Amino acid sequence: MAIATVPRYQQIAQLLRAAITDGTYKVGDLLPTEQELCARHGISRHTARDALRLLTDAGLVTRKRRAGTMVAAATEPALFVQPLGGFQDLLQYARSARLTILAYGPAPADGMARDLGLDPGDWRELRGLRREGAKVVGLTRVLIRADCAPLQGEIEESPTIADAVEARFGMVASRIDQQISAMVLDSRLAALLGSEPGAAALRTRRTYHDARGALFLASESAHPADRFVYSMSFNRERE
Amino acid sequence: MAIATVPRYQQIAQLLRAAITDGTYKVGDLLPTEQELCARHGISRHTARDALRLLTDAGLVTRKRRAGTMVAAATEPALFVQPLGGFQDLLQYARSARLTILAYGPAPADGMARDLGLDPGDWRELRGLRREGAKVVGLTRVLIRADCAPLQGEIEESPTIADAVEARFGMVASRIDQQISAMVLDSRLAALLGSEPGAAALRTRRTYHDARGALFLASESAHPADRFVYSMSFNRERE
DNA sequence: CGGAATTTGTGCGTATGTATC
DNA sequence: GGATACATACGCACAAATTCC
Repeated sequence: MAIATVPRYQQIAQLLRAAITDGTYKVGDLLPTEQELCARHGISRHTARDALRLLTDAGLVTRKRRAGTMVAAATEPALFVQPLGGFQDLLQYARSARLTILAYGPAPADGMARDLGLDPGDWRELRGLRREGAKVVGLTRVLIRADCAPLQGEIEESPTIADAVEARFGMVASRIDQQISAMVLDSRLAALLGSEPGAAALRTRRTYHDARGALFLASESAHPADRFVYSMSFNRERE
Repeated sequence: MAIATVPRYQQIAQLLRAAITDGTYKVGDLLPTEQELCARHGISRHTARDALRLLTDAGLVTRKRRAGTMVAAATEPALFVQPLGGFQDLLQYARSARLTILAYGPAPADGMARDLGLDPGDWRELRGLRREGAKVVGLTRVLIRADCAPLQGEIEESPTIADAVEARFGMVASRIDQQISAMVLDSRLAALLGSEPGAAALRTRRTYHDARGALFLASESAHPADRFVYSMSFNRERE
């Protein structure tokens, strides 16, 4: 084989993707069966399946036994622009909302480390307030791996904690997972936030992973519902 | 012969999932290699890979050549996790979570239309439940512009309401705006959802705009916090 | 620094089960 | 019931990346 850097199954997937977006296969049409793909491209059934799996995962097609592989959407997800989708946009909030550190030290045994299944001895925990101007908009806990924990002063002077870690250790996040859920504020949290107990809040959890996939930073924030809303716009701007 | 047998690779995935959540494998630990899994469970490498692929897709582990399979997160939190990576994911939820229509008719004067500053005469309003299997995961109100309102049967048979509109009128959303906030369930909503009054829920509001930017669909949903989580993953490289 | 060993990634061949037409 | 097409599962081989010596 030549310098085929792109795996075969990805090439096949790309062919099918193109055929779907250019209208060769319309929504509701059936794609070639696995066997046809094998014969047509001279590939094994495994390779054909791997290609179709990519399309399935992307939501472009749905598959049913006997029925075949049907086109579910003609639109290529990658073409959609999500302004909130990039790294920079994700960190934008953290840059604009200033962090006030309430506490920073060894991770307590009953804190975030336990919730995440980590050994507290390897981590530092930070608690702080997020302010937008003079207004408190959120409460944050951050877990930082001890071997890449900046000094408190460095954190206070950096736009984000991730920036502080990068500045000191050259460690950059290559993947960030984020989960958004809802919670009710208990009296302790409500007092810190100047809110009413029983009020609703958004809870945002993030985990930051390095190039190896290893976790080095985790954060958990509570934002009272009356002060914080996630807003995003999804555009279909083709190219 | 046993009926309803769970596929082997899913069983293996479940074993590993359990071992991760119960702390047998902590974040940062390495899972057994594919070969070890093969030997330990008497399965082929293909089956082991399919199991690990489930965990990878769920974001629980990351894999690297030679380095192995590392636990990236211990959190197996929600019953329903909604990926929020882009335009496509918005519609993916609607496809997997079935809609049960409770009511569908002219928009009442005191409903969503008023909240959005619209003339109720031009709109239809729908109320329904979102189910995942037998479980109710959310409550939804949808406002549909009268000139592109499908029949109830068409909505019930379509994967999403937006699909029904597209199928009947050829109208596609070119922009979707979304706001996510938190709310507390009052007694009426809690009763419909089978939840406790005072519990937290995610509120999602969306507006769908056509190519001209005109609003033609709006939705508002409440998802109890213990059944619904938004999740997204940002990668620095690789797409 | 270079090469060997290890582990996942890709690809092929084959067989059987199972849902659906 | 039969035929079809996807789902699951066994096997093998080599490539590529990373670690280890």
